[in-house]
Amino acid sequence: MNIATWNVNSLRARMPRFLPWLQENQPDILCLQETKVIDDLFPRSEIEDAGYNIAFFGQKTYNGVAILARQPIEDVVRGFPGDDEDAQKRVIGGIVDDFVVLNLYVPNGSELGSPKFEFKMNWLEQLREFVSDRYDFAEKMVITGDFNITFDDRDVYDPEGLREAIHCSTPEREALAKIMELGLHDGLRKHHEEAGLYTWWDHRGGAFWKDRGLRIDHFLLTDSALESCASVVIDREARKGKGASDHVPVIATFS
DNA sequence: ATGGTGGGTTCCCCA
Repeated sequence: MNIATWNVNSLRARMPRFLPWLQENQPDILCLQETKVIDDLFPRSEIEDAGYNIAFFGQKTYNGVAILARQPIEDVVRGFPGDDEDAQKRVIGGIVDDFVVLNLYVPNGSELGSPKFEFKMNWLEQLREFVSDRYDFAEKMVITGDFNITFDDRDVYDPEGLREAIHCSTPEREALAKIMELGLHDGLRKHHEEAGLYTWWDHRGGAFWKDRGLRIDHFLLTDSALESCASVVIDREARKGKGASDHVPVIATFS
């Protein structure tokens, strides 16, 4: 049983690389972010033909999340309770087999002190309340996606240069830590302690080839999910060559 | 080296 997460930065633009990746890796569950497609235009037939059920929650131009699974996706939730229809589409959850899955695209936040940063911090507090109210941490649960936050300086290519910068700041890390305190663990750190394990490299400035990256795509696991987690692997190959997303897939395997 | 690239029913905004 494995679960993957991938910010594809437009699913339709990514299809020439996405479909071969899906065929080759065949994850049991795949959480996508930044699909950037309304539900009516979601490329469902190609994905269904590959053997997947789909739950999607998209909007025009920005954001958009989806869950793909080989087994049925039950009890699908979309957005936060109380969201109006204009709310940004950044949250989708469901139950697949005996796994509770929550797939997130956390706001980027732009820069500290900006209105977008304020939005990010408010969104993270909304997330904490939603997760705390709705979910049972005794369950086998995975909260995954693009968090747009590094846990610590090991996740940052230039910790001094990016001190208190967006994705690395103390308020962001504290907001994430507050969510972790509900009873979650950083899946990758069960298996790997080293620095320099990145999941995102800017498209600009040849960042990938300079390995100027960040680890911002995560698997947050409850105790029982952590216990059965056998590996967490970052697929760096997916960042190489033409037509890559700026994020790579991360794949967690469970016994 | 404060630049640059990539995506979107695009002519600016977002990352």
